[in-house]
Amino acid sequence: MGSNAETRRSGCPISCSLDLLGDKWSLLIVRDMVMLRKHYFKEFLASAEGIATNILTDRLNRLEGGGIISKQPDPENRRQIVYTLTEKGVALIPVLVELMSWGKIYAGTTSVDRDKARRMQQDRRYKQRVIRELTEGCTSTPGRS
Amino acid sequence: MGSNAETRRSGCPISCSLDLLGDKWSLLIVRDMVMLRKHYFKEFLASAEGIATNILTDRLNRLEGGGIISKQPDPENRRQIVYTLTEKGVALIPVLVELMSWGKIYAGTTSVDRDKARRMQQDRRYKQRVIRELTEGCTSTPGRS
DNA sequence: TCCCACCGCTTGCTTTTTGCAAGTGATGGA
DNA sequence: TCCATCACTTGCAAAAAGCAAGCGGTGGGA
Repeated sequence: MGSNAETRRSGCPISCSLDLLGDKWSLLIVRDMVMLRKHYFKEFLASAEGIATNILTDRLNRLEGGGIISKQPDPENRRQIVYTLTEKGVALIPVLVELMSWGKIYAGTTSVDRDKARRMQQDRRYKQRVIRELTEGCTSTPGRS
Repeated sequence: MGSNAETRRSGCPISCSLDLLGDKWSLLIVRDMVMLRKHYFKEFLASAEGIATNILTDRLNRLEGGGIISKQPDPENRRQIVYTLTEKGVALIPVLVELMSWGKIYAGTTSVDRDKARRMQQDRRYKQRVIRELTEGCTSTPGRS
């Protein structure tokens, strides 16, 4: 299950983005890091969607190869590895926010806060605040889980 | 290659969005409709990335099943089918714009307009204008190719 | 009317990826 | 030393992607 040479299908920026992120798992890992402040293999593994270990390993390597995350040995516990977002990864936050916003309105089962989501969809300031806060949270040093 | 029952992996809006759109082709089809004003099977087929006919059929059905596009027989030429975006599909434009913006800066080969893209990334008004114009272009009646 | 090009789509097949379960070597604490 | 836990591998079956060829229906031209 190699994380091999990423061949670009075209020069289109959207296509290039999807070459890196166009699957069901990569952006969920980024979501875990951004929204849930996860940094460890076992934490990603414990997410509700239930990723398999081999897929997780592959995606983490791919994301690292694509410069979106970086992996370092945990200074506090050398048994585990800390995964953190790079600048390139933090820059994905607006994509995540738009996907979340769209999903809340159009792809959700829980129609509870659909109206709230729709309002937020139109309220650019609110969305910008969300993006700013998340970004700040990701560029500062991470707290332990 | 059935476009069968879409099982949701979790209730997370991002996960729900990716259940529908998390692959290498779906969003490219939406891009073709939004950015390049494509409406026909053969037009999608002709895109630079080179999608196969069976995959295209599957994705079009899946997108229709997900309420993102609708297909009708072309009133002007009953041999072909017109694919158009629904409101739900048009609402994906901000996602596309963010993916494009990110891709231009971080995933591109052509570093030509990377600075311009980075400026645009910060300039929320410009991005909003792009989104507005694209959205208006998609909600009005489509011109012929 | 007959023929033919073109439309979206299907089929058959191989290759690649995913998903699942079990196992592995390294590490650190008791 | 023993043992739990860490990230990660491996083996195998199922699903999806990719490729090439073919198919039925339509409309236009002769």
